[in-house]
Amino acid sequence: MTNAFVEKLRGFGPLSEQDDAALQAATTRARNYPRKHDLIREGDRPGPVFVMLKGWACRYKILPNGTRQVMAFMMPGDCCDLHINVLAYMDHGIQTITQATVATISHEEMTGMFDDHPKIAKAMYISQLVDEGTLRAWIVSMGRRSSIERVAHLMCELYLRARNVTACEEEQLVLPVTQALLADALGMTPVHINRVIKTLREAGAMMLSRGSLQIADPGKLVNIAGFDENYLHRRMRSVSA
Amino acid sequence: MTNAFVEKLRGFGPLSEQDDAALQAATTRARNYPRKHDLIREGDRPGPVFVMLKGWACRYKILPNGTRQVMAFMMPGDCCDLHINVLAYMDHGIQTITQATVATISHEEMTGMFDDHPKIAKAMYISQLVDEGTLRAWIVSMGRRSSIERVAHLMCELYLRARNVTACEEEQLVLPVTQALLADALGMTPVHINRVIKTLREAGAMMLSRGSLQIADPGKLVNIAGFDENYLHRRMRSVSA
DNA sequence: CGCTGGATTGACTCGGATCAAGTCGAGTGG
DNA sequence: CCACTCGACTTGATCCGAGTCAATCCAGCG
Repeated sequence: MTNAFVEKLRGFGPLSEQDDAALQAATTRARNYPRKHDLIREGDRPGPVFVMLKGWACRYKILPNGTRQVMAFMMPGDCCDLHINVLAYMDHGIQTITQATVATISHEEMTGMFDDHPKIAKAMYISQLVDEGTLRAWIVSMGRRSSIERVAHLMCELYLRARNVTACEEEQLVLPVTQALLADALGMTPVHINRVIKTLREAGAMMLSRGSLQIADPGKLVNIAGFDENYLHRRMRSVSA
Repeated sequence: MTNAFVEKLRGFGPLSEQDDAALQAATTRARNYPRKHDLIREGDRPGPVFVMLKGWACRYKILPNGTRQVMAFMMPGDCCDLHINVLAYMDHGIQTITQATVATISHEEMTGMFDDHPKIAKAMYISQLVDEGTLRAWIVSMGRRSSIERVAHLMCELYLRARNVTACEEEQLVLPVTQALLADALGMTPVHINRVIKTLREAGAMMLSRGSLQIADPGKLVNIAGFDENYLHRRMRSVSA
C-alpha cells in the first residue's frame, strides 16, 4: 500500500518499482501531530524535509500588527522545499490545520535518493515547480481578482488538488478549513468571507459548511473564478527530458 | 571581468576559480532585446534557462478581463527556474522592462554544471529559494498590507536587491519602472499608485521620479513598510551542509 | 511644433473592512 | 437531561480606502 506522497509523484511521471520502494522507505518514519501545531516556526533553522502523509497544514506568516497571512495549503502528498536545508533560517512557519501524520526525510537521504533515482528527482522538481506556480497564481488572485472570484478560485484549486490524492464521491469533498483560515489565506476578513460564501451558495455554484465542500455547479464556479488549471501542470510533457 | 550572475551567486557562497570560469563560460552566449519584448509567453514550451545580464524584466500574467498582474521583477544576476524544462508549458510570461542583455543556458549545460560544480549547484538552489521567499513576501504584501505599506515594501525590496548587483551612489538608485508597472505589480491602479508615491514623498520617506528612486529617510521607509529583510536571506548559514 | 506616453489631480462611487450583535452546534459537567 | 461554554458561523449598520472616470500637465522627440 503506497502513501499519498508516492501517489502524487507517480502522477508526475512513471516510477520503477525500485523508485516506489525507495520513496516508501524514506517516508516510513512518520509522526502524528495535533491540529494547530507548528511543525516549524519563522526564524527556526530548517531541518529535514517535511512530507504530509495525512491531514492538512499551511505555510503562514504573522505580521507585526498581529494579522496573519497564509501563503499555501499543504495536503497529503505535499512536501516542503527540497533544498530547504541550504537556508540559514525559515522566513515563514508551517502549522498543521488538522491532526496530521508527517514524515521527514533527512538531507542525506534526500541527496542519496536524487543520485540513485533520477525519475524521483524529476518528479520532485516538477512538484516543486507546480508549488511555485501555485504561489504565482495566488499572487494573481490577491492582486487582480475580486473577493468572489478569489474564493471561487481557491475552491477550484483545492478541489482539483484534493481530488488527486483522496478518493471522493461526486462533487463532494472534505475541506478542513474554517472561514477564519480562508480569510487569512485570501487577505480578507472572516465576515466578508462569510458573505461571499453565502453569495456563492445562493448563486447555486457551491456550498461550504462544516468542513465539507460541495460543488453544485462546476461550470458556474469555474466561470466565476476565471479558473484556468494550467498552473497546476497536470497535463504532462510528452517527450521526456 | 565577471558578470552580474557570477557576482550574485558568489554572494551566496564562495566559488572556486573553476566555478567562476564555468559560470562565465555558460553565460557568454547572450542576446540583446528591446524593451517590452516577451522572452517567453504563457503557453510556450519552456526552453533554456534565462539569465539576466543587463536590464530588467518581469514575470507576468494577463487575465481574461485584460488586467495584468506582475509577479516578479528580474534584475541583472537573476535567472528563471533551473528545472523549468521539465514542465510542458509556461504558466506565465516573461517580458523585458528595459532594453536587456539575456544569456541562455541549455538544459544539458545546466546538468553538466550541477554535476561538476557542487558549489554552483548550492548557490543556485539558495538563489531559487530566495526567489520563492520573495514570492511569498509578495503574497503577504498583497494580502495584509495597505497600499502605502505595499509600495514602501516593494521599494525596500528593490532597493536592497538592486544594491547587491549595481554600484549606486548613496540612497539613490535607478529604478526603470513606470507607475503603471508598479500598479500591475502591486494590484492597484496607476492613479492610486501616484497618490501613494506623493504621500511618501510628502512624508519625506522617498522620492520616485523619472525612473530614479531616492530614499530620503531609510528608517522611515522601512518603518512604514514593516520591512523585514529576512526573506532575502542575505545572512548566510554559517555551517555548510 | 504637435504628438505621445507617462504623471498628476479632482469628483464621485463602491467593495470590503469594521464594529457590534446575535445564532448555532458540539462538547462537558452537574 | 439540562445548563453552560466555547468556537465557529451569520447578519446588520456604518465607514473608509481604493477604484473609476475624466481632465490636465509635462517632457521628450520626430
